[in-house]
Amino acid sequence: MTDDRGPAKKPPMRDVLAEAAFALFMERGFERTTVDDIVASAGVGRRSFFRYFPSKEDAVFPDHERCLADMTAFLEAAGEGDPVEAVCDAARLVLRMYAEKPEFSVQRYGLTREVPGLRTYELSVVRRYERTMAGYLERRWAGAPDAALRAEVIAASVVAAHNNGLRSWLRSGGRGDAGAEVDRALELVRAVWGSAAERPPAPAAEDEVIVMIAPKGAPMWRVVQRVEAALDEERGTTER
Amino acid sequence: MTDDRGPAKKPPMRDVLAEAAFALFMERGFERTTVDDIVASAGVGRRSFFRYFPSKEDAVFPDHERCLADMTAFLEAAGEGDPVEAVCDAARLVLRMYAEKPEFSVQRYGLTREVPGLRTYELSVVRRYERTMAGYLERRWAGAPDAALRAEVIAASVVAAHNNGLRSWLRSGGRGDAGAEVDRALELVRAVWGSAAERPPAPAAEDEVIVMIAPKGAPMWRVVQRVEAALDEERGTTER
DNA sequence: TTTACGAAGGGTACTGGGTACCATAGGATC
DNA sequence: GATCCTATGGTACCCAGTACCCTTCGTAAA
Repeated sequence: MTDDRGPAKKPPMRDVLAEAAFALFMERGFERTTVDDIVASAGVGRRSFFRYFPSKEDAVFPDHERCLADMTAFLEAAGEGDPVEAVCDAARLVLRMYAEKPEFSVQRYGLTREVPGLRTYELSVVRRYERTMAGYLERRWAGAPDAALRAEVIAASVVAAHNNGLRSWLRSGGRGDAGAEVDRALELVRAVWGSAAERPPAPAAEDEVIVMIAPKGAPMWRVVQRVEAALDEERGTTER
Repeated sequence: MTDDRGPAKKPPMRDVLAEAAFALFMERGFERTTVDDIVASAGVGRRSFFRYFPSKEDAVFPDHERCLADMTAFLEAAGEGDPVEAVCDAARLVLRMYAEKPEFSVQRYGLTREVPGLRTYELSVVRRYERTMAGYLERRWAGAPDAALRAEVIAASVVAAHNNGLRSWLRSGGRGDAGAEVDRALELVRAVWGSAAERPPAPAAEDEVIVMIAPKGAPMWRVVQRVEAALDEERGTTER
């Protein structure tokens, strides 16, 4: 057989290791696969594995480190818009990483559901995303009362909503529209926490008021949705 | 010297181990203390340690398992009130556990800040609280649209707010009022997510409305506070 | 009193992740 | 060709966690 791809550029060892590891994990389970098995399968030395992955768990999530760096860069470059929108967009960066490799993500989801150690590891990764978002929000609100509290609560909400949408998509076998699922989930957070104050206010609008009417007894989150809708409509009206 | 306490009832081995472990952790650090050190200090066999603590990390948080059981029982016994209030009260159960031993909690906080492994372990514990709360909320809202999503987001918010207040208290050296700190933090969550619908509505109030006036451009969370205040006032008025 | 039994603790050997330290090879640079 | 630097390999070790079996002791039944 001939190799028509020219001089075969060998793929980076990190990828080789991650693939070998994942194949073995799917075949005989995470815990019943030793690092020695992995390096034997990849044909490299044991020492090399730990050069590329600080722990066995890391080999299951080979892209998170890069994604976390992406998110940090994204938020550092974020402009003056609504900070809550920015962190929602940041969450979508993570989603995109999952959505890029649907079958891999779905298989890995099955793995993490079974292995407590992987669940814990994933928690620690998710926590770093959350801290990154909370740090951004806190910087944006620096000086405001309760900035840290609001930042942490909103970051936690965004992460929870994102994960809800993501898991829903993963459970469906990665067949639906991941983005739509997550957008729907994030909508709830944006409706409640999205800050109208961050939109450029109409000039000299300090004393303008809106009037909102809502059925008494409605859940608060529906009231909030109406408030936001009213604010949007009002904006549109005054700008028209 | 005489022992005037009568027949000295030896304290349970679990407590002996936890105390010996914590003393050593504070003295030379978590990672530089081996399980062999602990059992030698406690004067028992190595095997006994793992009978009482599934891992070395567990010895640092000896009360979480009991507290988690308490929370589960508390939520199972919770009545028909506002579910969000119930999970806020559930969070206060956790706080109470910390507040019962201030100096221990503060010292342990220093430990967990330093040791990544302990941070990760704590994350996994916190996650179990969060899952317990989310499960309760979802059951209470069974059948409602987006029940799971709202349950997860609100549980995450409550946990984040609780942790914010708790950490603030821990950083102060455990000297202030932990309950007040956490109440203040939870107030933000309750203002946004507390469901007016769960309060017994005025009879035949289906089509009643409230009118709310707020400065346009105000942050959404302030708007929400006003909405809730308006609802409270309206209730008081109609009942008077 | 003796025997049976079950709970609490102990001991030993092993697995396997993770680290420290050193050795080696290959390519680039001077 | 000598000198680095980087990528990789190898060996030995530490220690958490597990499997398996043993001892002890108090209690209850015989």
